[in-house]
Amino acid sequence: MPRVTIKDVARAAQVSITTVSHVVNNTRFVDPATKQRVLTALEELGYQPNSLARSLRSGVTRTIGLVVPDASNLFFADVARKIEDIGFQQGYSVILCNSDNNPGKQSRYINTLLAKQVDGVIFISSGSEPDDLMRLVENNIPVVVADRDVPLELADVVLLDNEQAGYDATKHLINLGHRFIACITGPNHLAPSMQRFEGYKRCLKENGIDFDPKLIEMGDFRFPSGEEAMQRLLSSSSRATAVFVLNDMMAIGAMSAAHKAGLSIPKDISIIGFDDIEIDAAITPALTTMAQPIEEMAQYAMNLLIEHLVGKKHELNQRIILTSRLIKRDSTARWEE
Amino acid sequence: MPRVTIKDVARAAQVSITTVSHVVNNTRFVDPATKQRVLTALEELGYQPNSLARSLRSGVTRTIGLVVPDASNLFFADVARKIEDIGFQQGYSVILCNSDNNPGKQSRYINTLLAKQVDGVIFISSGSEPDDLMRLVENNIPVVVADRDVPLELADVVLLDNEQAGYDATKHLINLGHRFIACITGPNHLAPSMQRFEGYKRCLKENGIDFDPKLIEMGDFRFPSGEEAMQRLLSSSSRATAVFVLNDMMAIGAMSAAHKAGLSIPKDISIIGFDDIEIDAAITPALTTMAQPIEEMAQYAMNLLIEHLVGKKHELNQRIILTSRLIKRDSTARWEE
DNA sequence: CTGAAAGCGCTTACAG
DNA sequence: CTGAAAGCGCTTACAG
Repeated sequence: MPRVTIKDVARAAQVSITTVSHVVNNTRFVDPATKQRVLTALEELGYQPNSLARSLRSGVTRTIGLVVPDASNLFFADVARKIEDIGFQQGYSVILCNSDNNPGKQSRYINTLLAKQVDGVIFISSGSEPDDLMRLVENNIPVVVADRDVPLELADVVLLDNEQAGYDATKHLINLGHRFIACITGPNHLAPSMQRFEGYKRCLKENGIDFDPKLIEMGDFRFPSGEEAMQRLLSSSSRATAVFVLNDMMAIGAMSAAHKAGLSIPKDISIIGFDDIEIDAAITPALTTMAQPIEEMAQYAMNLLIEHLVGKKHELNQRIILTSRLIKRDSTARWEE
Repeated sequence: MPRVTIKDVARAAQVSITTVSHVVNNTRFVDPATKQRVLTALEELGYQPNSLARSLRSGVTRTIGLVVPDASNLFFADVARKIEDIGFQQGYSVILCNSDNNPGKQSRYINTLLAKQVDGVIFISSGSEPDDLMRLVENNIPVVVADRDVPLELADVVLLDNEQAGYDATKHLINLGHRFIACITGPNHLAPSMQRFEGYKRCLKENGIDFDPKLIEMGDFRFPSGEEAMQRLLSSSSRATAVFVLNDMMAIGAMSAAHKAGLSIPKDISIIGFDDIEIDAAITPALTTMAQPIEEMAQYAMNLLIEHLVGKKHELNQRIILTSRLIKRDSTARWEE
């Protein structure tokens, strides 16, 4: 059975398609009796407007693209979840674009979003390709960059103050009496990793602790890399009593490595993570971490985007900087020499 | 700057829009010289076809809808991830529809998918509303039901043999010497929970162990409910030595409750979960679980759907039943009285 | 080898 | 109070 169109409804209700359109959209007065006939026909035929036609005509799709680097990272999964939720409330669908940290895939997805005429996009960069963003901007598609800063003037941006958060995490460890504080970083081309790491170094310096490169290991923000980085740390000659892991997924991996090495957390070694994903509170010991305000971030990103979409004026290059906060749980403890 | 259309390209290349369309789609022979002119114009203007117009005309959107009950459940996040991945490879975009286990939201999302003329949908039910599916089927939209069975004749279905998996999990515990085996279930209106529970009961029976209702607690498949269920279990007069938790998220919550109660896993109590989400191997102790073949499930679902989309014939009501397998890790151990 | 034209299903000035 | 018609940007018979 072919789809029912506005024409079918018009025929059934004995009116023009103009009138059907107006009652469907409630966009001009229609005589109550006529309106009722149309409503009945609509109901009986089970009419469902064709968004493609509507969008083609009106230029509005009520669809936004969400580009994330890695949907298996729980942090991004949470963000995606929130964006979807807020979008739904506002009547927007979201096309999920997982770039897999792959510039080629990201680029192809941007083409798709362009072709599908999305009204806007929320963009979490997979790295260093501002070209993709430029293509969006050139096509007048508003984009809000979230989480990972990008060298582009023409987008709004909502970020965390990662440097300060890195500082605060380190400070927590220092306050607890730690002096040998290791750090497991993410890929160093990613701004969040870099900045957290900068905060770590600044904090050491301000507290008169020498920076020791032997205490630094790099991971890729995923579980296994955290485990491996921790193993390297434990088998080296360094004697860390605490480690600041730059995201929670790696922190959980690191905890696992510590356990396997027979260490007790936090008695033998303290671990602090970053993100505050839901599972942190459920594992043992519960993970101390720097919380990212995911909901707030998603909310700001969507609000900024929607302001553009409904044409409300605001500065083109608005920057919103959110702050992280320390969530003390059970994986960090006082260190007595 | 307004979007560039096929008309702009035609004008620039001095040909008809017909010809431009044909070179864009490579759909009929075009004189090499002419073709080159078009290609150049395409490039210079940065032409990007408008999918809306194309889809409206051709009736094909190369977009599928993915309806999941709860995107914050890691299992569904993984499934979504895989579907997106396979879809991308085949040239399909996916619209993420998180029903939040809310029938109203699910229903509104189905409307959206209908309006957006998706080519097909992969559907993981939030419960018991076959009406939504009927609307899809009535509009000739192929749907593949995954994970949670649904009383509908007109869809393909890819499921896990949950009953057998429940049996196998329980058998593992019995083989280890356990006789007092508790079970933390999911909502009992969900087929997977029900069926796993049936398998549990069958296994007890076949092994001459009396079913004890005091050993059963219900959760909602999320972390906190697993923790709470475990607390109830521990504070009751029952004396479980092992617990079969019907998904991993709850199992992790249950482990946390056991730890907080001062129990050591698996020495004092064994725990087996269900799903095999990525984090299972990273926590301590690593969680023994029944693995769901997520990749296989996503692959079958997409293949079935795509077969429909490209018009390949196959039975309308095809049922694919996958089997789970036991992943022994460190949260279960032999019980000596 | 190429183009003029119909038509996909809508919205929306314009007219009465 | 309502309708005829143009047009959104494409694809695709049809014709030459």
